[in-house]
Order: sequence, then structure tokens, then C-alpha cells
Amino acid sequence: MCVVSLIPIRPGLEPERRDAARNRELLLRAARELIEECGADGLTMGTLAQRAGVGKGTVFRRFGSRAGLMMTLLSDAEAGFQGRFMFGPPPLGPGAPPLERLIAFGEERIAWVLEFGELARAADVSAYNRFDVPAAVLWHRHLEMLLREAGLTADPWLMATSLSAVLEPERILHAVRVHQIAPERLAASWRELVSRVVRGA
Amino acid sequence: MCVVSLIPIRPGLEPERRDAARNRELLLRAARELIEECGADGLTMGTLAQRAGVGKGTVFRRFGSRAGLMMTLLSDAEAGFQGRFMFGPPPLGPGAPPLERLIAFGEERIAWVLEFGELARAADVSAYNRFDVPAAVLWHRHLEMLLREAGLTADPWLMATSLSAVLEPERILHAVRVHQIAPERLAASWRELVSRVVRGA
DNA sequence: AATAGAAGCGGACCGCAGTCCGTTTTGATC
DNA sequence: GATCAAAACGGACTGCGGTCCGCTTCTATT
Repeated sequence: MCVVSLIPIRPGLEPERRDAARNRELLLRAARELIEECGADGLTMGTLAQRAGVGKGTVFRRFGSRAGLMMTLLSDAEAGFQGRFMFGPPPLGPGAPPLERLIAFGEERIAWVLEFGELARAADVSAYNRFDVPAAVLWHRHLEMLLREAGLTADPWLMATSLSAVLEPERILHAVRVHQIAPERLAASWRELVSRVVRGA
Repeated sequence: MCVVSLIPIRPGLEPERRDAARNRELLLRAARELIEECGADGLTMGTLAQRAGVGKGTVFRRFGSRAGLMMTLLSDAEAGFQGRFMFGPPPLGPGAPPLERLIAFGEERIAWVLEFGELARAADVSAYNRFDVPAAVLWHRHLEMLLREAGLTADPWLMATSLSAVLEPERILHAVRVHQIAPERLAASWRELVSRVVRGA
């Protein structure tokens, strides 16, 4: 089960120093606590450092940026989703016809956003190249592959880009939270969209 | 030619005080200069105030936020685009069949993003409800109407949301600038997408 | 012209993300 | 156990968007 990680895995033979490892654990634990208490948007890097009992520089050394921290916190959830659509049971995983996999992909993604969306938004915001983050690239490739398998010949790469846009956390959350759109209605619209996109070659 | 404005128009009989009007002109002129010199991302509210020779508070009183300033600067361009798709000549304006209008809408929007996109990105970023800004609502309604006219019965409102997502400035700019996608290729993909969406009732 | 109060002004101030650099900790080597 | 370079640390510092509030300027009224 080869899952793409959101943060650069330390390449093999260069172990982490003990204080670094300890501080990383402290920081992750503190971050989860703070998000529990104040929500993802309410977490600040300063209070995080304070809560974990480390300096602010340490936080940024570890995660690079606020978005980087959020991505690290998301990585478990991302990995789960990735595992399911790449190696899990059909119709999301391999084995089902491509259109059904596309439909299932959207449905699962919508459910995923509803569960982890706040974190995802916090991770996306102000990430200048949020489209080139490994997980986003992987989803894109997956969609492109499914489109090809479904027989779409007209620029599957760009069509995958468009479909990714439709599933962006920010828009989904906005539809659900502000416009009170039921998740099933989002899923139905997605089904309609991808069906039409791949219909007839 | 009734064009929706991006900033709340002062309702009728309450004229602007003369110093306020003068400062607004100073600020807009200074903002355009600074963007010319440093780019939209390089403009800071502090330097803008300094350049215009006013206090920082005045800038925020005038425009509310950085995003508000950018929207004000965009409003001419927005108004032009709005006028063209609502009242201009076909195929973008009324008179052409809905599918052709949809296609033209995307093509014009892509061209528009390539011209004013940096500003549009600066306006979008961190506008929590950027989807509810008057211009965005108008585009959305327009797309929805065209979809209905084209005979789409399956949730035109959400489908319009999805199509709006595809045309977001951030994604278009990313495709062109980072992935070197030619604008014509974007337009072709859009054409393919909307054709398939409305094909067959 | 005098006046009053509302509208506008300005810049000190706040909280935040992110940087910098002198100091401390760590673990491999002898 | 002593030594040392590399890695990690921490918190003062910067620059930003945005707020606040005492002061100034305008305009309507007389």
C-alpha cells in the first residue's frame, strides 16, 4: 500500500534527532488539542508554540508554514482516502467500470470534505501552489486516468482539472454551509456531470 | 445598461463629502500607480496610504479591506464584461442559441482572466464569502439561465456552480502560468465540457 | 458669520505569520 | 569522558492587514 505522503518523508537513512522527534509529538498533540478547542481557524502559530512549550521558531522549522502544519494534520485522513480509491474495494477502488469509479470518487470526496473540510480549507488558504501539492496531483492523475479509461479522448488532463475544481473544499463547504445544499444533492449533481462528460466516447 | 456594481453604490440622495471624494480619487490613482510599479501582490495598504498622502484609517474606511480595494479597481473591467454578456452582440450577448452563448461566455471569461487575473486573484484571496460577491452571483445566475434555456433540467443551479468553479481565476492562471497551457486549449476544453453538459436535453 | 453635530480623518496600536541569529542540545568520534 | 560540528532551539524582530478613538473638517441651519 504505497500512499503518497503530504509532507516530504525524511529520506531513509537520516534519522530525526531525539529532541526534534519529541518536539514534533508535542506540537502535533498540542495542535490537535487547540483545534478541538478553538477550531482550525482559531489556531495561531504563537499559541501553538506556547501550548507545546517550545519556541515559535521550532514550529516553523518543523512545518514550514501554517498551511504545512494543517497538511500534516490532514495526512492521515488523506492517506485513508488515497488508499481507498487506489486499492480499496469497488466501486471506488479498482474493479468497477470507470464511470462508476468516477461517481464514487466524487461521492466519497464530498463526504470527506464534510468531515475534514475545515482543516482542508485552512491548509489550502494562501498556499500559493496548492494545486501542486502531492495529494492534489495524485487526485488529478487519478481523475485523468479514469477519464481515459472511460474513453474520453478530448484533453483528459484539462478535463480532470475542471473536475477537480468542482470538488474543491471551499466551494463544497460554501454550498452546504451557506446555501444549505444537502450533500446528496451535491452528489447527484456530480453524478450528472461526470455521466455527461464521459457519455458517448 | 444596468450594470451591477461591485461596491455598494451610495444610495441616491446622500452625496459624498468633498474631502472624502478627493481622497478617494487620490487613493485610486495611487493604487493604480503602485500596481503598475509593484504588481497587485506587491501593493500594501500602508504604502498606499503613504503614497496617497492620507492616513491608513482612511484607506480602510474607504474600501473596507484589501479585497474591497481590489474589487473597486476591478469594477470597470467587470462592468465591461457584464455589459457584453448581458446586452452585447451575439454570440456572447442575447440572440444566439444558449450553447453558443455558454461557449462564448467561457472564452471571454478566459481572455478576461488573462488580462485582469492578477487583480482578480488579489480580490478573491481571503474574501471569506467571495462566492456571494455581486459579480459572482450575477455570473452564476447567467450560467444557470443559459443552462435552463439549453434544456438542462437536472439541477441547473448546482451545475452553474460547477461551471463557475471551472472558470475561477486562480485555476486558469495556474494552468497558463505554471503548466504553460495555451489559452486556446483552455477554451477548447471549456467548449467540450459545456457541449457535453447540455447535450441531449 | 456663528454654530453644532455629523462625517471624515490619521496614526498609534493590535494580533498574526513568518524570519533571523546567537545559544543550546545532540550524538558520532576519539 | 572529552571534543566538536551539525542540527535544533527560542524568542526578539519585521511587515502586514485591520481596528480604534481622539481630533479635524465639512455642511446644514440660523
